[in-house]
Amino acid sequence: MDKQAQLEAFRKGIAQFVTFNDAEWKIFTPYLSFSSLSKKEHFAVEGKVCHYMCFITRGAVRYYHIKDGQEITGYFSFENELMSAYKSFLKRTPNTNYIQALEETELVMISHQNLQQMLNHPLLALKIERFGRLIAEYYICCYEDRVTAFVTQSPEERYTALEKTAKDIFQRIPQHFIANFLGITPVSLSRIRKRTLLQ
Amino acid sequence: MDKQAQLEAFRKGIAQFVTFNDAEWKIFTPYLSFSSLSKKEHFAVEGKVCHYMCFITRGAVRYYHIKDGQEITGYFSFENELMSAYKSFLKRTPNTNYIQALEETELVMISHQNLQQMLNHPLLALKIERFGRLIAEYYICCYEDRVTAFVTQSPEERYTALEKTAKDIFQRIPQHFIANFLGITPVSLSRIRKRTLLQ
DNA sequence: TGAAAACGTTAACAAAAGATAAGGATTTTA
DNA sequence: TAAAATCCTTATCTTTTGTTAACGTTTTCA
Repeated sequence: MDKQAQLEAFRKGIAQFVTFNDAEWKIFTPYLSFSSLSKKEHFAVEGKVCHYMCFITRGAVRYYHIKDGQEITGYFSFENELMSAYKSFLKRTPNTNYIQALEETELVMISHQNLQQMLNHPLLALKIERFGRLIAEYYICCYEDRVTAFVTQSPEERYTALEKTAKDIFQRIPQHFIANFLGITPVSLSRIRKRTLLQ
Repeated sequence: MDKQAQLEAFRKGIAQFVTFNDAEWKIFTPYLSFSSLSKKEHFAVEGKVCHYMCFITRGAVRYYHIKDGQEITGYFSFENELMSAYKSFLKRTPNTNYIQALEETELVMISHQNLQQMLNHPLLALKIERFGRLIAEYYICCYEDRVTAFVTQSPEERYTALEKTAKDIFQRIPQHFIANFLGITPVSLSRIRKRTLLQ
């Protein structure tokens, strides 16, 4: 995808949070940069500060922790979604997990440094503050649902819900990653799938 | 606690997010209101839009869902913390859970309407945008940790961690609420406590 | 293209958690 | 202050999950 198309996708993707008129867009876009990840390449690794907030124009990534030498996948992001090691990016602290491309992935990026400059730019500050606020609020709502699922639902119920709301994910992501995401082991997910099929 | 003392506590409590000089504080405070909850009184109920974002100056509340007629407690907030049915407050949608006082509780509140007015107030807008952004970012970091705990840790590990970081909660909150918060049944938590004591 | 790696399923067993009920202690409240 | 409600623990039984290993299939990649 060429940069122009990526910018278009980005503009469209963030329209739910904030819209720029053409004049503002012209000021805004020079603060953006572009990058891509080949399959299995890492965007973020444990112990390093994450300097970018990204919008995925193509591809998919997984977020995972390493615990006792084992990888545990906690989340995924796909095209037209935002991606970052958010906590590390916001707090400027070493990241505690990994973000790895599951497919060939293309990104539009905002560096932390550029973000700060925009927050000091008289013509952008208010809009960027709002942008940041609305993104954060959006993610809080997602997190709220995710925590609620862990507290109120059994693994099987979480699986059934996922199968209902995002069936396609099973065609795209290896099942053992999804198992981790649901908070169970791959073996257990395999059993749940068999169980729920028979019913 | 008198209103002046509550305002002081509020000012101090939000200083981690934003600080007001005395002139700004004078403009800001008229947008605040006060309330209190007696024990067991509800601040928010399922099906109603939550109109307030609060700061707890005294007391404690629990957040719970009702599933199959049963209450499941998902979270707590204590004095010097913020409290709201965040998702409902932000999206103006009916709330999906309950918030109930566990003790006599006192609140400093910002109504959604007043918040919007401040966001349109030339002298407050930028600071309030930032306030909102930083609050949201703060909660995202909390949620990130909480989700990570569910994905990477066993119930026993979550209990041990809680016992390490917030031992006092066991003196203050009925244990079966804490069990829900950890994502397990009260019976199971009782067993875990016995198990970990013997080791 | 051929060896190696990755992946999903299944089995067997152990460990943990859920469900239900009972009992005793404490707290609430009328 | 007496009855009711709440709370924690314990026991029993059932269900689910974790662990480990094996097997066949598919995918990867040198």
